[in-house]
This record gives sequence, structure tokens and C-alpha cells, in this order.
Amino acid sequence: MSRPSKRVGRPRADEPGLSRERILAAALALVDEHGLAALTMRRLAERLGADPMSLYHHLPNKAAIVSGLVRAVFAEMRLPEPGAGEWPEQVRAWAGAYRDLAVAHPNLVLQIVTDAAAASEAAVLIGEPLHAALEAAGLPPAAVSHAAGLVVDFVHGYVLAEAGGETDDDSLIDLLDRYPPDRFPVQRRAHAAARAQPGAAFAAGLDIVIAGVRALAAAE
Amino acid sequence: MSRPSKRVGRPRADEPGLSRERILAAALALVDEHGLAALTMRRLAERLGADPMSLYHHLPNKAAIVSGLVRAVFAEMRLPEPGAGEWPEQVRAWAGAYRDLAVAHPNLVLQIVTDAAAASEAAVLIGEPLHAALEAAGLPPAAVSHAAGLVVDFVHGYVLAEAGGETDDDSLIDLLDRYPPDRFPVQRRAHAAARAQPGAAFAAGLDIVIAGVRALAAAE
DNA sequence: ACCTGAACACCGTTCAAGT
DNA sequence: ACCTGAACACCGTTCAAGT
Repeated sequence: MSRPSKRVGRPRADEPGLSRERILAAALALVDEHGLAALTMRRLAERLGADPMSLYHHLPNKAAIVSGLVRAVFAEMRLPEPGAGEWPEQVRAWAGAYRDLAVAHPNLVLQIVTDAAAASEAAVLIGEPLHAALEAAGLPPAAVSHAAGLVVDFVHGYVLAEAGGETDDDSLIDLLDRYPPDRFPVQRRAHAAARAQPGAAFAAGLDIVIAGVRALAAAE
Repeated sequence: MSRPSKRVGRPRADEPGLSRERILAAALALVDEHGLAALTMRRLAERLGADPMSLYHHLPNKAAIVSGLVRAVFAEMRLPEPGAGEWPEQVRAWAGAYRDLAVAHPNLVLQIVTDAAAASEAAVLIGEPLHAALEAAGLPPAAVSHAAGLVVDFVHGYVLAEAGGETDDDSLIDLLDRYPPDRFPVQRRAHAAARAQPGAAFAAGLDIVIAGVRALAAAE
């Protein structure tokens, strides 16, 4: 009943042969469907109807495949129209677009946030609209850099938690309920109230950042 | 010249026998010294002068070792004195202590930020002083939750970038210099200015958050 | 030029056997 | 009760050989 060997995908008579693009596309599909742990040279090759070793002819090693994936995903990011709306709207649009990118590939979030070489190269490519918005807010240059870092780091932390699951208010309340009711009173109040507005945390965090930037710019 | 087998560490005549604590302590030392990739059941056992399989008598599997490590590191966190100083100082102290924890174990940062089960349990245990400070700022309960999330996510994003390296202003400027000089003008201005204040990004990010919290609380 | 197979040096973990 | 050894089903990658 079991197939004798590889060629499982959809070989077609006119099999196009391997290429960097075809390999990366198959790798992205594999990771999106089954997680990063499922990305294996052997499994990837099987999907492509090829020998595992053939992949090494197009990419030097597995690490190159993973950073190729990160780069490809960053290239997908739809940058917000520059200069559309006031600067707070621009910041919200940029952060939302970056978050969408992570949400579209939850199994790759960790690499997106982590792969320093690929990610900081990408950060430059996508970062200009964010910096421009913060400059338009009236911040001096060094503060633009710091505020942009805050936005990026917040989005990173947020999407990591989001992709990891377990971090919504309900599950935090479940955790709190495992302790005596007099412990952690402030956290109980806070999360009980926040639970009434599910999904508001991202926008609320950005609102605080924007209010802080406004205050800092006004103080200049 | 090569030793015949295991017993490499420091077996001593009165070898104490394995235990969960001894295993986790050895695992933490291994990760701190050589990175998470070096944490291998076989290598860990060798350090302990035991057979790899013996470890399974004290911990169910490797994943349990890693989350045990994360929990142990969180338990090390020195929480700031509650009620010491004004609320902005309390927020800064809390964020600084959390960051210190990550800096002390850079090879474990990814797990600290990622291991949802272990980390969100720990978040509850360490989170009360942060929430109390934000409540003292005058925020309503739901906003306390959102502001705390902002602080935590910012620290997560920041320490990840810090542990990953490559993200200081100098290396960003190097990246920018690989493009024509008319590209990314705002980022060039921003990072050139920020470079003059190395290491200021963490405190500057927190300052923006604190200013935003103050503005939000005043608007209540 | 591009692809392949066998082989190497690793993994985590199961299971039956030792003391 | 606690520890062990052999074995299983995997890994990424090197290298010599095929077409």
C-alpha cells in the first residue's frame, strides 16, 4: 500500500527542475502548514520529488533556507502609503502591517523576530515610513530612532506572544485562580477589566506609545 | 590520549547521584557556556558522569528540562521593592530587573520570551509590582493590563534584539551605507544622532511609555 | 552542470535488562 | 528504586560517483 519512494508531490511530465525559488516556495508552504520543526531537508526534498542532496546545489545549507524564508516573508510586507493621514495614523498603519505579516506566517514569527542578519536588513528596507512618521511628529533625530525601536520591539514582543498562544486575559485569569484569592489583587482587577475588551491590547499599546511621542515632541 | 568514556566532569568519590536539581543546574551551566544548541541529553549526561538514559528517571524529556530552566531563571529575578519611589521609578526598576534577568542568560532569552506555558506562569509571579505601579499612576484597570502588556512586550522585543546582536546603531548605519546615499534619509538622520548616545535606547523607550501612561492617566 | 546514493556523525527516546 | 546498554527512527551534511 505504501508508495515505493519519492515523487509524491505532483511531479508532472514536464517537471521544472529545482531552483532557489521553487525550493523556498515549497519550504514556506511546509512551514506554514506543519511548523518549523517539519522543515527538514529530507522532507522538503520529498515534496519537490528530488533527492535531499540536490537541494545543496541551490542553497548552501538549511540555515540559508530559513533566512531565505524570512527575507521572502519580509518582501511580502505591504508598506503603508507614505504621508497618508496624520503621523499617528501612519504609525498605526505601519505597526498593523508589520503585525499582519507575522500573523500571516505564525510558524515563522520566531525566526522573523530572531534572525538578526536577515531581519535587520529587512528592518532597514521596511523602516523608512515608520521613521518618517515619527519625524513628522516633531521628534528630534535621536528620539526618532528610539521611538522607532520602541514600536518595533513592542510589535516583536506582541506577535511572539500572539503566535505562542496562552497569553490572552482568560488564560492569565485561569493562572491567577490557581492561587489564594488575596494574592495578585492588582493583576486580577486589571485582567478582569481587560477581558471585556478582547483584542484591544495591540491598539491600546500603540495608543500609549503615540501619547508618549506626542508628549515628548511637545516638550521639545 | 583520549579518555575511554564518560566521568569527565569531577566525579569525586562521593558522587551524589542524580536529581532534578543537579540536572537542571548542569543544564543551565551548559546553556550559559555553550548555547542552547549544546544542550543535548548525551552531553548533559556526560557532564554529570551518568548515562544519557538516566536523566529520564528525573525529568520526562528534553522539553521539560528546557522549561525547568526557564522557570529556574525566572525564580532568580530580584523584584524591586514594592512602593519604593514614585510610579515611574517603579516601572523603570521593574523593567530593568526583567532585562537584567535576560542579560544574565543571553542564550536562554529566546526560551524566556517564547515558552508560553512556563513564561506566562512566571509573568504572573513577577508581574504584580509592575501592575501596582501602573495602577498607582492613575490608570483604570483595563488600561493597567494594556500598559503592562506594552512594557512586557517592549522588554521582550528589546532583549531579543540585544541577545541576537547586530542591532545597534553602528551596524544599522553599516547596512544603510550599502544603499545609494539618497535612500532612507530619515533613518540615516535618526541613527546617526542615536549613535552619539549608545545604550540609551532602553531607557528612552521606557521614557516614552511613561510619558504616554501619564498622558492617558491625566485624560481620565 | 546538475543530480544522486551511501555513509558519517550526530540527535531524542523506547524498551528490556541489569544492580 | 535507580541506572544502564543496545537499538530505533530520525537529523544535517560530506564526498565520490553517476548522467
